[in-house]
Amino acid sequence: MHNVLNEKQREAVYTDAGPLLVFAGAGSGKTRVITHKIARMIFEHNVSPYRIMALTFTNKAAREMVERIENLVHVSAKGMWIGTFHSQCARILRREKVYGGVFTIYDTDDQKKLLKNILADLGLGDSKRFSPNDVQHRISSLKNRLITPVMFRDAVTNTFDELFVRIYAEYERRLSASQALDFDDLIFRVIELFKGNNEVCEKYQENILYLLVDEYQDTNLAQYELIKILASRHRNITVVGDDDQAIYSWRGADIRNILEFEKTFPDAHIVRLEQNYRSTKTILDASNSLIRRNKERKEKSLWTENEGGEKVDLVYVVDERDEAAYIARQAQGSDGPGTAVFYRTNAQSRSLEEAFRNNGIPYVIVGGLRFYERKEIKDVLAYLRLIVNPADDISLERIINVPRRGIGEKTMDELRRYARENNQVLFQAVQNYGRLTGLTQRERDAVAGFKNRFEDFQAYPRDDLKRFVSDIVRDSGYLQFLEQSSEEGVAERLENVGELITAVQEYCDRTPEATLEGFLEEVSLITDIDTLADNGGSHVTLMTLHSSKGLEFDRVFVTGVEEGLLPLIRDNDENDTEEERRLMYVGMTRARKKLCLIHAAFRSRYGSSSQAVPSSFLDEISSECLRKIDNTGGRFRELASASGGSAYGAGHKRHPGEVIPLFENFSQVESTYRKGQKIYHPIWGPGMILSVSGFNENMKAEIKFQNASIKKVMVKYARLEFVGDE
DNA sequence: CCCGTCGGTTTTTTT
DNA sequence: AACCGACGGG
Repeated sequence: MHNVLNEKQREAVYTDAGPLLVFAGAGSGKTRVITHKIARMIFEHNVSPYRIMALTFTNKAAREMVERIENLVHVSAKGMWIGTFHSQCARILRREKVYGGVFTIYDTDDQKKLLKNILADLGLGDSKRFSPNDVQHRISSLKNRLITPVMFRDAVTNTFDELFVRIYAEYERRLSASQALDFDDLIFRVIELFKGNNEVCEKYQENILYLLVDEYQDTNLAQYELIKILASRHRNITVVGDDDQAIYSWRGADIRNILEFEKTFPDAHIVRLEQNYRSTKTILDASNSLIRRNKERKEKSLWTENEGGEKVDLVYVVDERDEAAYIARQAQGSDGPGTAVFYRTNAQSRSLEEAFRNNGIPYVIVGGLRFYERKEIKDVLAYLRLIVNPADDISLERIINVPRRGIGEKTMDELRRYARENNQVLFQAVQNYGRLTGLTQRERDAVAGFKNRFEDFQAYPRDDLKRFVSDIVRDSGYLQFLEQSSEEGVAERLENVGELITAVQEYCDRTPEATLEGFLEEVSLITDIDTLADNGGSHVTLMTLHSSKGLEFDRVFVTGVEEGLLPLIRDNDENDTEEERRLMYVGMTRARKKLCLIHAAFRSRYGSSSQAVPSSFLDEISSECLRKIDNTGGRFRELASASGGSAYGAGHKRHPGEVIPLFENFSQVESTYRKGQKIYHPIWGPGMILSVSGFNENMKAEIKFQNASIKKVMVKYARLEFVGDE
């Protein structure tokens, strides 16, 4: 790493006043710019740390920023408003006593549970047209665009939307009855607060002398509005981002926020950081050649003074097992630290984990089932959440009968009925158990038992939080319930609960005024990537391409570089190839010294295997950067890639974007695939079709092979050969 | 009310 | 292949 700021970095750091947009290419030292800028404000301009706000997307990025600032100025960064959009907004809402300063933050899982209840109550429980998933997604994207149910109602044109708006409105009503906010609310509510209360709004506007925003390309409309409001008084706003690394449009991020920053702030100064300090010249050239294909981007090109380095390996493997074995072999040969493996979907991690475990290679996996989303953790947290906020119906429903207390669905229905009719929350209904007329004595006793037990919990002293939590885990019977569970993985679950209690202790140790509320808030806004140690340990790190943004490793493997997987193609909504290309670009530019791209001849998805086509992205990378390695032993002729010829030179030229029909005539195909047909599969050898399902390109065949294994394959990809009867 | 089994669905990405 | 919810017997 260089020790002095380069000319462009200086320009960004020394632009003291007014709006500033920094295009910061991958590895160009953007965190360096932000931290130096903040340090300079404090030192050169004597700005109080309290008047600086820096917003990030992950806690990890925020923490890194704090550490680096403290290293620069040797002054505690405490008191600075540095944190994620969500955590800073939660902080504002608590300060301003929204819901009296006591509210619960619902995660996606909680949202879906709530929506499921609502759908059931509206008689849409098993409607095909409304699934909790879809509805959650729609609501989230409306909130991202600051659209309330009332606003949306005006735009309704059909009965489907009419019904949807009823669900949305009811969702809002119940959230508020439970004193709960979802992730999107945290930002939305701050904006509402500011718009509805001039005094409060001006207080923050006046206070924030400098506003800095990291990863600006990932902001959505709500975040953009928030930034605009916060910066409007002093107009000292610095946004740092890279349109080439925008990979969250599906979550409402709007790339126009960065592309059109100059429209919002016409006097904006613009600085481009294009010198890359991270990667070898070869890796950078390869990445540049790929991203250049995108149309919707600001023209720029990264350069470096680093050495050329090794070529980028393009490895052809048989299938995911072979892929994992190849990586395991490579990882073994090197000295561990600084190796990462990326994949497009979490499901791909399974085969990798297996290979690493079998080869005794230590690995750390980021993402997937996150710690705080594990069932046992959510159960314990639900107890704590309900203690803090008894109005939290979702948490009550979660634990009232865990462990079993004889409170089943029938009893719950009665509780819900009573609560609804009396306009109360579920916990109040529990407290009024004597008036639950629809219950037997035995059922009423069960409810009373829970009430008494729980009211005890509420009265436990909270001066020692760790003690408090472990007492509740024990006295609720949850610990015993776990221990006696017949399910697999009991040990791991107990361990997780233990880890949670440790987390409470750690929270207390580093927080001056530790409260249960504070712990819960921190926990609900944390993600796995936040807890990732700075890849110092001698392990391989596994994660999705999305999670990799902002990180760097000496050696990077990008797996599954195949058409349909990267770029990922799903069958329903529109696919965004440019965003997929950016995702690939993000992955590639994480590598410092060595980059390895892998694609397989066969890939299983949803449990069945099919033939894979090399990603069209591979054709777009300058071939002089690549070294091709065939790890299949030449057993498989490679399929032509989707956009033009094979990466290995085989196959015929096709036009970009042209879809390759693997079979020109499907009706002919269908007629030949039938039960009893003997076939030959290039991998698994001879076999016989047991059954056929689906049509045309969706047709699947279940095949029994000679080695007695039964597999389901997509006919379109499987390249089966017919074996005639003798 | 509890527990086991079956069938359908799932996997894109996350604050 | 794995997870979830619906269903039915104990």
